[in-house]
Amino acid sequence: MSEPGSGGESLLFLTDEQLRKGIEAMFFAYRGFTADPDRILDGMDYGRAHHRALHFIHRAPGTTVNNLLNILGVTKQSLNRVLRTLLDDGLVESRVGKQDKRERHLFLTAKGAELERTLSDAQRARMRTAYRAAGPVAVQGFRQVLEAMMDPEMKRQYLALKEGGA
Amino acid sequence: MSEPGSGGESLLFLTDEQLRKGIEAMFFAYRGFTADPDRILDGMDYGRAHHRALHFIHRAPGTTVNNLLNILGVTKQSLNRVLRTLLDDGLVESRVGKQDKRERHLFLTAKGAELERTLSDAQRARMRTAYRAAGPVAVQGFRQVLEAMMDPEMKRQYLALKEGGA
DNA sequence: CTTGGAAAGTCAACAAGGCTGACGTAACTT
DNA sequence: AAGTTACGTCAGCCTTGTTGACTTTCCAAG
Repeated sequence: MSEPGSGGESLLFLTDEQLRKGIEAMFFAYRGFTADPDRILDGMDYGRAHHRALHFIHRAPGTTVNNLLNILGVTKQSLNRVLRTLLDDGLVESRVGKQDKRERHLFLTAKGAELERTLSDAQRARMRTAYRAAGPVAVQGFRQVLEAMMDPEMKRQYLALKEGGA
Repeated sequence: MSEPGSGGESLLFLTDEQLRKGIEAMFFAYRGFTADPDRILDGMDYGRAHHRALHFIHRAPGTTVNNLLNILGVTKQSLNRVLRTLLDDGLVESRVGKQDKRERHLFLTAKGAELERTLSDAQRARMRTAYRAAGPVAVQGFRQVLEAMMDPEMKRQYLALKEGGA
């Protein structure tokens, strides 16, 4: 039985108790993760769904509606409701595709980019504080565990975004 | 300007780009985190809110409604709707407090404990796979960053639970 | 012992953001 | 010419969150 400190790998970090703590940490941390943007959006006519759309359009300018649908993991009807308001309010611009005229390519307007920046600044500020407090080694572990937690398809999406932005 | 590899602490892990990757990792990982219980609950008459209630009642048997309210961070009306169905369906039992008879202490019934176990088994299985893949050092970092990401009040709740269960 | 306030429960109404199903149009593909 | 894909939209539904108002019960302080 692998004894802790005996030189072999201790498996004590895989006990149900440790796993439960990890689960609860995810629950409480995710609340903090979304708290700042939520606070900013509260009072505007937008919500978390608008934030997500803005984020990924910012990340992948010119993305198609279908692509965004896959990334966000919602139905087109659900996305459409959100996208509709962003388009009407002039935060997002939709351009007909040049190769394929069925596709719509999405871009942030100056106004949209401004709101995106406000939201992501707030979210990054918390992230930065947490990163700084935990240190670079912890951050690497953080990312490793999160990646291992994703569904394969989600991980594919995540890595595709990472490459594009690197 | 702190040069990477110059012996001092590199701060490259605090760049906006690194922070953005962390943000996206949280987004995609949380989807994976909730996917398995959601799948199980889909088709039953319960949802994620029921899962959360079951989890924390299991964790802290005899907890009061008010306490649960604080942990979950929702209004009593919202919790009541969920709790109502769990009580009616005999998954949760509510006992009048002995000291303070205004309080209701919540417990899982055998049936409730069974569903809770089914759900948490699924969630732990994914967690265990992720932990094993990333290794103990990564897991420690994972937990450190998550704790640093919580609001102070949430962190208090989280730590209180941890102590109780340790 | 009365009174103030806390804990709990409930009713009603509403909003955000998911979902399904159905349908229409334009444009690409075979 | 027919089939498929991308997008938009109408209609309706569900879950889970919110506020506000009101009641009952009961503890604790005056």
